[in-house]
Amino acid sequence: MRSDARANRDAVVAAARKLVATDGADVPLSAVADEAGVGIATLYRNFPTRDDLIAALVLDGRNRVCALVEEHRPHVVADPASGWSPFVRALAELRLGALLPELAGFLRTARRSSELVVLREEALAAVESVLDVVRRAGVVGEDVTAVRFVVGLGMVTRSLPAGAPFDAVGQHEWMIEVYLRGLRP
Amino acid sequence: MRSDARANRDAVVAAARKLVATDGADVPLSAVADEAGVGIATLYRNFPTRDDLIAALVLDGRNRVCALVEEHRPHVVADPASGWSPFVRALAELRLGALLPELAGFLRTARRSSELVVLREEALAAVESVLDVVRRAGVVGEDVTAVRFVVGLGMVTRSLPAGAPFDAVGQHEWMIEVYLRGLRP
Amino acid sequence: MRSDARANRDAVVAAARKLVATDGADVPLSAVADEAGVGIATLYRNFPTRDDLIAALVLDGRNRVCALVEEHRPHVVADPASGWSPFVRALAELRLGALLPELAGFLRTARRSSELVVLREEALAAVESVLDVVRRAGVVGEDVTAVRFVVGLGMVTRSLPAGAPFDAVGQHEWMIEVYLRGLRP
Amino acid sequence: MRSDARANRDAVVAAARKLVATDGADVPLSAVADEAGVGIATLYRNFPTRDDLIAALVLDGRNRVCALVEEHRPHVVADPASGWSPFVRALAELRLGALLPELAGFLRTARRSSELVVLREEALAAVESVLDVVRRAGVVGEDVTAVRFVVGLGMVTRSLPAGAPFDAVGQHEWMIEVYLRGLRP
DNA sequence: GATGAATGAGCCTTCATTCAT
DNA sequence: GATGAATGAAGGCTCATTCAT
Repeated sequence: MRSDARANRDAVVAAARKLVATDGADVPLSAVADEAGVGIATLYRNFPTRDDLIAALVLDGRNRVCALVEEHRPHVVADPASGWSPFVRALAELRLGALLPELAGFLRTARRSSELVVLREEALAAVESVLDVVRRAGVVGEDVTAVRFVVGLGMVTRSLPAGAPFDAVGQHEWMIEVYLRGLRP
Repeated sequence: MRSDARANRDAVVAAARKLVATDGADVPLSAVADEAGVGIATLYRNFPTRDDLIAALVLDGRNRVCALVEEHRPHVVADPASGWSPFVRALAELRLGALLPELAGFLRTARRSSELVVLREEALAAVESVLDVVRRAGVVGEDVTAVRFVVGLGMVTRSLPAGAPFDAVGQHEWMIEVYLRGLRP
Repeated sequence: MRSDARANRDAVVAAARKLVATDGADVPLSAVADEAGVGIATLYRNFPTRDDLIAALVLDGRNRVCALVEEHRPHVVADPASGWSPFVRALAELRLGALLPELAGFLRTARRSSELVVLREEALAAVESVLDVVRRAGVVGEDVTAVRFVVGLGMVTRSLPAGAPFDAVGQHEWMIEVYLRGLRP
Repeated sequence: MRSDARANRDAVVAAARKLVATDGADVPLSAVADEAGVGIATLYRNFPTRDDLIAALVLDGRNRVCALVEEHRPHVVADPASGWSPFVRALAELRLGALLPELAGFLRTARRSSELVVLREEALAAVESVLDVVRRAGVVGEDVTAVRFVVGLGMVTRSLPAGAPFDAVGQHEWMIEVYLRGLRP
């Protein structure tokens, strides 16, 4: 049954990632359980508190960020000017913005803090390894630190309300263009 | 007692503006009432629904935006390059970002819709009257429409979680710099 | 200004009679004030408690009952068999049923009790003066006391819910027919 | 725990039946939960809206009415004159009157409407199967339809206010006598 | 006297979390 | 391990009643 449990856990994380990205981080946990197709108690068995679930999303995010870095870094090293933009766009696709408001919530609570700080540092270090290249190459300014860059990307990709009286998709794409331009020296 | 009522109403709006900016638009109305120093029923007398209160904030926002335009437009006309940046910074100070998620919510609900659309158009027209100048002067790109600009500014100034593990104030200021650079042609 | 005050008071009673008959006795007092076209505080000045207002309705009811008795009693005396039915129908028109649930509420509270008991006795005595005639004439049974008759009429005329899935008006008329038949010896 | 849940649900229905009969259908749901000995959220789990709870009472009423018909119909068929009265008295014991005002409320709201209409029709059909016999036998008049009879019985058994200044129990019994007499041809 | 605003208490409803099967 | 039910706390909203003008 170990594999079943694992599958349930993954289903919950996937459901949470989806719903948090679309509905915001204050989505009811029962909705997450429903989306995952498991009982609410199963969710709680795997993630005793809401923070634990968010922490899993953060870990998930770290892994995806690191994977993207591994994938794109060679191209950035080979040609910083042309490799940078695809990397940023791929990072933006992760829609990490929704996690921003949550990140603070339990970085104040001591229990999970140390663990998350490690994940955070790992993701930031990976991003920094790319930033280092583009900064040197003059593709972005010296003021662009890893923290600023990642948090800024989060702000730019935070979900806009559904049904807003403007083109939300176009807005996000435009903002990424503006953001890329603004990062230049 | 008419003046008292007006004072109370203003206190509620002020409290709402403050709490919505910091805690988001889903702040408990009881918290708003407490912050304003009035009973919950007084808040409800003035604003029968949450939408009515948000609508008041939107109106308040429109007025502030228009006032800023009136104040800054002469300088922008006189010298677009040097007048543009202070205008954007002043606009950013209004912290209208928190209203973004709410705006959509009831622009779909018919009742208040028409009224709010008017306010929205007025504010956008005012901003457009400044954008027109700076676009012509080549201070910003041709792609910078009033809607994109204002929504983008909202995204950039949306409140970051209190207690986040990074310098939130510095981040906002840095983002505005980046935004200003990114808007250039 | 004495006449103005009197007019206001009467308007409140009239509004209360109307709304209590249609919406039930738990109608919001603010709705009564609105219907009467006066401020809520004016209502409270005239009727410090809800009980006081209901008591006024009871008094109003007593007066109408007594008036009806005065009007119909001669005909009943002249011809019990033909005079009885119009009297009952006229009484039913008063729609006193809605007051039934309220009557108990403050006949338990001591303050107004004695006053209302007097009104009650007066109305019952008036009705009894008619019942006496029809009982003697064999138009109704010996078991028909004034209390039973009046309370029963209240039950029969208590308002049925608006929008019910049956003909409410017809039901009331039919019930009065049935009631009249059932009262016979 | 399935059986526990069923027991709780039944306890809620029983509590609602009791309190609705005595206090009216606008009884606080928290009072129902207390009477049932469960938390308020348990009530809401079983009956997401007040209408759902009332609908359960209606179903319960239908079942009881049908059961009474099954029980009494043979006797009525065997001897209409002597079987009719016990049937009506048993029906009166159900105290369905309190549900009358509620029935209308959500027979207008579409969602539950069709379901309830079916229950209503079933109960009316059952009663009609008895009425048919007694009408034919001349025990009641031709004007006595199932709807009129049932609604009338509801009016006659609607709860009188507790603490009223008259013998409520005796009044109900007397009214049933009068009602029975009035139904005769 | 009349008015409308202010207030708090109470009910409705949702949701995070715990428990029993 | 998984499940769904139970729970209380919290927020939304209404209404009876009081108060200041």
